[in-house]
Amino acid sequence: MFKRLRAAKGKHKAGGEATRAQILATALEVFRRRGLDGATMREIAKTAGVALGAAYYYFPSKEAIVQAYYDQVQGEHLARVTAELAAEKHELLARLRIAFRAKLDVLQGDRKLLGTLFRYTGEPEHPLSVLGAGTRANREQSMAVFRLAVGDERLPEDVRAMLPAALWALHLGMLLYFIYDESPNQERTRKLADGILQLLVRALALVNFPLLAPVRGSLFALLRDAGLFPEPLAADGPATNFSTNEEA
Amino acid sequence: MFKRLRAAKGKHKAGGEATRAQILATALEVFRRRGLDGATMREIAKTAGVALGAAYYYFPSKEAIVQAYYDQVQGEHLARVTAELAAEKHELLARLRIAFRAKLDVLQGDRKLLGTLFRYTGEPEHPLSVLGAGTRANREQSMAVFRLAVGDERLPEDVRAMLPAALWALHLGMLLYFIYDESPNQERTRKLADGILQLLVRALALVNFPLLAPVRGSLFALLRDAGLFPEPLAADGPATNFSTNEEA
DNA sequence: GTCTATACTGAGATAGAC
DNA sequence: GTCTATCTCAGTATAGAC
Repeated sequence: MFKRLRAAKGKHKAGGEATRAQILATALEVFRRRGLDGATMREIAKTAGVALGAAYYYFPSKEAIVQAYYDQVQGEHLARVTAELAAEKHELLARLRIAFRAKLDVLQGDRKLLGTLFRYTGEPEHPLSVLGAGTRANREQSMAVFRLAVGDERLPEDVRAMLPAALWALHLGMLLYFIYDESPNQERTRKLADGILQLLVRALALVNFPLLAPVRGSLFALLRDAGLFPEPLAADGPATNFSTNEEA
Repeated sequence: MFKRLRAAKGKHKAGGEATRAQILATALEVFRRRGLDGATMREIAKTAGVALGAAYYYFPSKEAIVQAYYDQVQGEHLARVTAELAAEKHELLARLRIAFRAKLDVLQGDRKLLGTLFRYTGEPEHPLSVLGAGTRANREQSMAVFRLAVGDERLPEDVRAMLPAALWALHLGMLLYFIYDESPNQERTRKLADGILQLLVRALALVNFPLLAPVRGSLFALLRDAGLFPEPLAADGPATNFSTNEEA
């Protein structure tokens, strides 16, 4: 707590941290003005008042800046959801709504920036692939928020185990819809999310219904075999605790 | 049928067609050797024995080549599925399996190339976005294959109407899994696909079960409101017939 | 309309000096 | 940590041959 030495990354110190923040902030500004592709590293650097090399010193690539932005979003999301959940006691549906809406609210102004999030989805090796090994920590953090929203709701163990991952996947789908949604203020996305969540909660209530039990069993077995089940049982090392970024 | 004048595009004729094909074939070869990013237009052109300008004459960008490759895959998929379905009478599950497996078989050697397919998913304006307006024709063709597989299976109208789109979406998911699947010969993907389809068919049988009726109704209403329902009712112009490419 | 040859621009990324 | 110089490569001309 000495002021805020080593506040964030561990890699850069005092002076550098400010430069980094400056570059990040400027970059977002330029991204918003010019769009992601329209923005050049040169303009970002120039606007931030540093040389091109300095920008690359802090961010190995343009997309790394976007990645840093996502980290920021992630933090904000967690903060908002935590706050809202703490404020009052809610039912499951309401809690899920909070989690989903909060994400949309955080991203509302930056739909254009969101496109990059999906750019490397099809490239497992790419460090920025949403589904890749390189973003595992981010995924875990994101799922943690949904786990928070699920809370201690009474649910069958298998359901409870995979729900955060399922919600995370669902939320990715929602973001995709969000990007394409041209309705005023993207109200359509919110409506869809509300509706889907309502259905989901209804379905969750039916989950023990005998007619569906075998289907549910098969589905879960399938997902487990496919390795789509979250880590718990997978021999992948314990889901290590991590801080905001690549400290681990 | 005059040999094959104007065989393909409408833009280029006889002689050019051969060059185009040559460039495409060579490009795929180079892609496979070097990977997508490793391959340069210059190397492709050189290997194909044409000047850089020629390559750009036929393909406005490197990704346009990949796009052409997808068109090729699409054609092959349709051909295989048509042939297999015609060969023998199958049940719904078997027909769907054929459609899904055929796609995997066609793509088996080129998983690396598949990544690009998803690169622009998050950019609605991009002409190559899988979900964008620019690839609508491709989507329709792809869905047509699944419609073929569904055939005249007895199903509620709303289900039948959205099933091809749902299958198409599901198949996209499968492709994603496929890309990440490092099991020998990607047998894991095939197993997963089989399992999911089995579940799907089972679920389809339950679709009229009274307990689920309201859920189904809500879900469909939701999708319709969200515009995720296929075109039928949408005032978007009749789903125009189209040939292999951008003739329309 | 099909293609070659060559040169240029712009931008991401890197090396190495300070 | 920061800057300047430089590299590479996609993509765009352009001018002309056939």
